[in-house]
Amino acid sequence: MRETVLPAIRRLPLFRSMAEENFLALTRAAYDQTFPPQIQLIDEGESADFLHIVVEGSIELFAGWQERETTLAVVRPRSTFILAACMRDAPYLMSARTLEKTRLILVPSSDVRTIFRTDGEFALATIAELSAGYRGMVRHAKDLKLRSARERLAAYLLCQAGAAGDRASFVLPMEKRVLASFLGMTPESLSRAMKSLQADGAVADGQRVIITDRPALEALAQPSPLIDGPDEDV
Amino acid sequence: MRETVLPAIRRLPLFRSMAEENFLALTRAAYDQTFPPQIQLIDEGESADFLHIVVEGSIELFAGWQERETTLAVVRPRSTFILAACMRDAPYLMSARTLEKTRLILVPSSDVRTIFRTDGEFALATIAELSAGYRGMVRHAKDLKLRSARERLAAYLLCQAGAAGDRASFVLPMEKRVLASFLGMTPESLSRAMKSLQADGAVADGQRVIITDRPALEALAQPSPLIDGPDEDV
DNA sequence: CGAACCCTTGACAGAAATCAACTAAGGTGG
DNA sequence: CCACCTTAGTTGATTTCTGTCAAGGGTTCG
Repeated sequence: MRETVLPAIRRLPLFRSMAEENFLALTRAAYDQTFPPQIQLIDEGESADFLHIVVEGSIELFAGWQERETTLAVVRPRSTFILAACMRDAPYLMSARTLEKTRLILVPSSDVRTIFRTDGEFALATIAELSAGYRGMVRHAKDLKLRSARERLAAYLLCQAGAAGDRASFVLPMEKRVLASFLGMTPESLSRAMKSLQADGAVADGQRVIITDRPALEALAQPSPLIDGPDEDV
Repeated sequence: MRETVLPAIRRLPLFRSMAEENFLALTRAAYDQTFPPQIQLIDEGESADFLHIVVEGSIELFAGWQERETTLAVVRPRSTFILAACMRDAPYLMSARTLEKTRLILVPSSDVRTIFRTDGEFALATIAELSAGYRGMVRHAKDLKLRSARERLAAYLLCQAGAAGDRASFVLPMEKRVLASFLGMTPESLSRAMKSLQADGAVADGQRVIITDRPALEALAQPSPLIDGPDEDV
């Protein structure tokens, strides 16, 4: 595995406080791989063999049932995914595929479980990471159950504007069909919702979004820290 | 705090492996309180002062936005809730109220955080509990996004039948309006969905549900371990 | 006995999905 | 370099699902 990313990994909340020797043991056994776009890395239901760390690119976590499919999350550098399945040694509840060319570090689950038994700091960091993940999923469920499709989109746009440094203009970080699935609607509905938001202070031109009337958009989305974050990844 | 429940608490997955002295320290500082029905114990947004353990009764975890409200979970003995907020020392994302007369053990969050730093076994148990909670919420989101209201109800009924020892007849463990909210629909929609399931192998008479045609109900619900459990609380 | 409250039912409205067609952009291969 | 093909996105027409509003029946509890 290429050494150059190790310091960056080391700085992640999950690994930053663990003992050096344990970190080395973990990464020694790890794989560093780069995948092309649209590669399915994980099938839901399989057993969790590796903890995944996204170094470059982006990963879609999704799930299927019958003929339907939905996106549960999009993971970007540098963070981990499927930590919970890894810790429980349980089947994945979500599938994963690359959205673009993506570089991953794969740490064998058994090593992770071994080390978190001996390294208290790592265990604490794991608790923090899992808590954040849990709370993120609670937020997602609240968003879905409390807001309409338009309201979810409006809130999402405000979130993204915030993440882009509160600029009025930004570029959507994923394809619209993926965003639609994440927001719990069809691509057609997203398209129409986006258009209808012109009356509420947001316009889209391709991937670029411009917030033309923030107060109006906020009036619709009613953003709340208890639904929309801030993402509190330590 | 009454001593009689201590052994039962001690046997919970979260506390079962920790050192005796730490368990005693935790419970020494804890409160044992019984609340009447329909008491709001927690307001979302408040800071997490206590880890809650349900000893008797049941607790509804819910969240509001604008004028709307939704139930995220119902907690029954003997398990804990709001562990994630407690661990992160972050604001609750959900409110909590008693559904019936309910007895709780309240452990000060600061004590929990102190002890999980010194007791590795407790930290491991916390990881297991948080992972289970995270996975439960992923399941809830999948249920909401992949299934229609009727399908969710059908799957829920099969789940409950399973929990009741795969008997064809069982009693709903909560009021229908709470169930409706948990399943992400209005009471009216639940009422209609329940009625319509007569054609798919389930009838309700008050709180009692009878599964008259399990294969038909399964054909509709398509139960999957990746959405419907089993609950894997260690 | 009356007053809430839960649940149900009916009529209706609104939201979102579906089906289908069409445009535009990007990539491929001749 | 251009024709072609694939795919993302949009738009329109329509259906389906679910929520809303309103009213009534049945219980429970004071």
